[in-house]
Amino acid sequence: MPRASQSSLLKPRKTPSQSRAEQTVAAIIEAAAQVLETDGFEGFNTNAVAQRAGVSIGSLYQYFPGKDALTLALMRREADRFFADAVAASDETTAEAAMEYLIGAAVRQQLQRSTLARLLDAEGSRPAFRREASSPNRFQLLLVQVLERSDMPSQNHPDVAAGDVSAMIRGMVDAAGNRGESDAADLTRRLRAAVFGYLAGTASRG
Amino acid sequence: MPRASQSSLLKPRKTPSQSRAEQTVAAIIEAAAQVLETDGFEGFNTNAVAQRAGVSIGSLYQYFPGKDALTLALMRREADRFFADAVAASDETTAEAAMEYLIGAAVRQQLQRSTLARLLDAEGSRPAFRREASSPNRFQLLLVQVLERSDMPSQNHPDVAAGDVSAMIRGMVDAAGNRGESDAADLTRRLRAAVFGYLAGTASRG
Amino acid sequence: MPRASQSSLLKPRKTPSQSRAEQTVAAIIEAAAQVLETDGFEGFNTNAVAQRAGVSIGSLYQYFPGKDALTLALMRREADRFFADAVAASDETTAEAAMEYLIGAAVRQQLQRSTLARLLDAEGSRPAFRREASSPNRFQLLLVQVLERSDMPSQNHPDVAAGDVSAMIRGMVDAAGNRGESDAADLTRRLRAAVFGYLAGTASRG
Amino acid sequence: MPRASQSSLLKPRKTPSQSRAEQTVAAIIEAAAQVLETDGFEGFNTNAVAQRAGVSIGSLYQYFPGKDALTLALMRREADRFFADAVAASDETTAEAAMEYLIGAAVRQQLQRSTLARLLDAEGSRPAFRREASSPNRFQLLLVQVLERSDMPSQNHPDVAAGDVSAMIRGMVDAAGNRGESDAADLTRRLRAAVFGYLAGTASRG
DNA sequence: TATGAATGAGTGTTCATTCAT
DNA sequence: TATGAATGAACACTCATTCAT
Repeated sequence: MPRASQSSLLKPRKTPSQSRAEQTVAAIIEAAAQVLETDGFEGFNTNAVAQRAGVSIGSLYQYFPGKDALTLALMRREADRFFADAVAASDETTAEAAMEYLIGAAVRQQLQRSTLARLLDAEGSRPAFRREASSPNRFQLLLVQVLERSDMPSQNHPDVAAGDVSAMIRGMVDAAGNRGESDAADLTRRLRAAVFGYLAGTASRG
Repeated sequence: MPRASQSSLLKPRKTPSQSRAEQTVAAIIEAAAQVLETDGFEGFNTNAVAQRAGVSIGSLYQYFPGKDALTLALMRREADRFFADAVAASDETTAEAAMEYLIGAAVRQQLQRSTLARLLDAEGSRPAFRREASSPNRFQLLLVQVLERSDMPSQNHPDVAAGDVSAMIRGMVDAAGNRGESDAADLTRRLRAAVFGYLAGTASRG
Repeated sequence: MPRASQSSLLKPRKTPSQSRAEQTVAAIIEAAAQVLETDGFEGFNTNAVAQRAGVSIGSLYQYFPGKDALTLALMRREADRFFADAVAASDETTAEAAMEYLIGAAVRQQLQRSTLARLLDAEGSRPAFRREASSPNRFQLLLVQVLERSDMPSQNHPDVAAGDVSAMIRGMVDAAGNRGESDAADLTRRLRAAVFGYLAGTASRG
Repeated sequence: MPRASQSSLLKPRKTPSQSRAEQTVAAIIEAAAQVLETDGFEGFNTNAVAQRAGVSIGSLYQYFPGKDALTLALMRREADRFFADAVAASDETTAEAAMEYLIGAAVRQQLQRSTLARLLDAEGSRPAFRREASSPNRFQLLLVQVLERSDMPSQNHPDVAAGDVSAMIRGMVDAAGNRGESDAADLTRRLRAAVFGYLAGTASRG
């Protein structure tokens, strides 16, 4: 089938105005999360998601123009939840505490829905989602804010540092999830070492 | 067949010419690499690989029991090449130099066949390959050796540290690749900061 | 699904080299004709065609990149058969006899596979086939040849006249088919009146 | 409701304002026409029509039992308009002038809404509409009237002749539309040649 | 052993139609 | 009577895999 333009493919097809519709959309996204966690990408198909949501396949396509749009919606929901937790870092009085809070948020997310988080991380590298994934996300913006605090060793390129720290955390946390680690405290300790070690090493001299 | 015997005449005895089967296998794996790099996962299917290899689909299945086996073989080939580079780290006299060499090897691989490397990293998280990917690989074993050198701050759990360092490097290097970074020197510098910062932070006290 | 370029969509995907493949292709096209004739456009779907051909749906797509390509192949087959009959008009000694032969060929085709012919005529107006259908086809080229004979009232624009005559014949013959007419002789008589009347009326003066 | 009564005050009593239902029906039919002309058959679906009409899909089904009924209603509306133009042929004093008027009406319709006209012609061949399309329609009845005038070469079977003339005109006019012709005068000239030539050729002897 | 034609379960997506609100 | 969310049968098409030649 002739497909619409790339960008329109990822946009929601219809903004639900009735509450029933909102429920349906939420149910579909949650079902997508569950299918992904239960059956992995192998079993992640639109019919399975619709069925798990207790909704017809037609309803799914009423709200999502395609499978990728659904995946993206799920990614955004997870990012929203993660961000909703992480944003509280701003309340910390010291930059160090703020950074530790962010690390904690990442660990928390991983331990809660580890499979989902890792699968979405992997999916994020697909070309369809690259634009979304590669642009500095809200988590990185939070990181930049923390890095620019006065009580933090100052970085010449806070955005680059934020990207590195984000990638580093994600890499370690995902690997820990893959290994089946469950000791949050220990993982957190090692992440702190990595993050603060990196920041010390890249701080601008003088 | 004249052609075969002729070429074997020109090769040193120590590396006898590959058997025809070995050549075919290698051609298929290389074709898989090319397809993956050219067309991404979207275009990575067995028929395309066979065609690119100049081999019938039937022959492909003669040498590989299934698609996953082919993917795995490609992963292993890349890991072999990476290891062949990384193993030279053992020759460095100081642990620090050895570690820097390993970092350099990771960066080199990424810059050479970045797309392929990242795609394989992503694929590595699929359940079919998890065992392969999560068990400590040869790169991590090399890391352990370096970490256990006497002139390195000693780690209580060198294997854990090796896993972390490996994950950290891969995370940062993949993210850099996704971003399209090409400045190897700068990336290397930041990786050094991350790795040595982490190691300093996790070193056993006393 | 990402579609290839418009033109490539209509080209055969694979030129059958083995005789088995040729048989398969022919069987699929014949099945398409039968399905169309039996069930009309309502029932004309790729799965039904494959089944009627005694072939798997996969085989159909091995030789035809899409449904339209299959339809086009059928159109061409019918056009080929029609042309194979019509081309004998060249052997007629007088232009009038040649023209009558062409008219006869059109009637013959209609009476043989009337439903099919009309369905294909209708389908020919779809944008996907317009280029194919609107460019002067071989039948019209034959018409031009006949119109340019010296013993025919000369036309200022033989190509336009050929288009008109072709459209006129098709319109009348299809309508007759729709009405269920079966008297070939009478239909032929009226077609002659129409064609020769038109030609007399548009002949260049002097 | 103020607005309705206001407008009805301005209209002459003889053409009372359409009831709301009639307005809705007309709006839906016009929307169908627009969708067909804009997007072709590919885009001609009930939801699109309802949306273009500014009406809910539920309402559409309140007024039309199904898609075919809607298509049929559109066909009839176009036929009505065409007939409203063509019927004036009766006023012509000579049969020849009357016939020329009918030809002119056909050309006019084609040039005004060519795409729509051709699409409906094509759709008219579907079994669902065959009864409608194949039975002698009002245009053919007009033709019969003209053919039976005393100053017209008399036909043995005026109904058959009317069918032929109608089919011939439609065939040529549709083909011209498909080719993108826009010279109404030239097309009219050729149609005259075809029609009068045919009639001369089929006139009953004596 | 190589070939490539054939297979068919599986998947994404559409759209006419229904019905609870 | 109007709405539009929901339905689900139907369909185009893919691709890993098999097997006759």
